[in-house]
Amino acid sequence: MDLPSGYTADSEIDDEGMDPVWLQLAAILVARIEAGRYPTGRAIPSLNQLRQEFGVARGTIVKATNYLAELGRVRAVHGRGVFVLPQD
Amino acid sequence: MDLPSGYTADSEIDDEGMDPVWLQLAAILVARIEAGRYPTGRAIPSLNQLRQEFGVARGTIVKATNYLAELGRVRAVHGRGVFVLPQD
DNA sequence: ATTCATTTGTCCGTATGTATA
DNA sequence: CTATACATACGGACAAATGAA
Repeated sequence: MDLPSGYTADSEIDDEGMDPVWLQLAAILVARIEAGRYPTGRAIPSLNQLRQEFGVARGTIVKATNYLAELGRVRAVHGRGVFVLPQD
Repeated sequence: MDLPSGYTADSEIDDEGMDPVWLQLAAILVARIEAGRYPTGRAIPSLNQLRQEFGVARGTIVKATNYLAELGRVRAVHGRGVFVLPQD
């Protein structure tokens, strides 16, 4: 599973598009990380905040952040948040 | 989202029913408030006590009390409790 | 001033049921 | 039949406010 290209920090979720919502969300979050909008070492917005902003379900956001964790871009800490990791 | 009717102060949570658990709980709590079992100005039982009595998860109770707060029936005070408000 | 228990608030992880494509 | 997505629910962990010792 590869991160789709063509998504920016300000992209909106396209429910009709080819890419699954969770993968679009992952791509947008990476764009925001690389734009410095979510700085290294800091937490990205919480599940509830992302849920409000993008209007998607909890599970969908978890799926996106789990994927980013697999890619080594973030690390989720139970009870604290999802933190942006420095790149190798 | 409307409060479902048909729940009394002594109703039990029905996991198989039509209504979500958090909404059933909200309806039961309102019934207890209106029955005077939880008097105005006093705190309802704590999250842990409600958790024990009803056997539901923390988040479910918070969801119910948040809803009652939206309805103006209670006001939660951090570190103190959830207090029954006088009705307009 | 510190410690401790209690309580609410807020996180993420996971699982289940339902609906849809 | 599988993948996606949503709502619900449980669990565990961390944080902050309060009040009492």
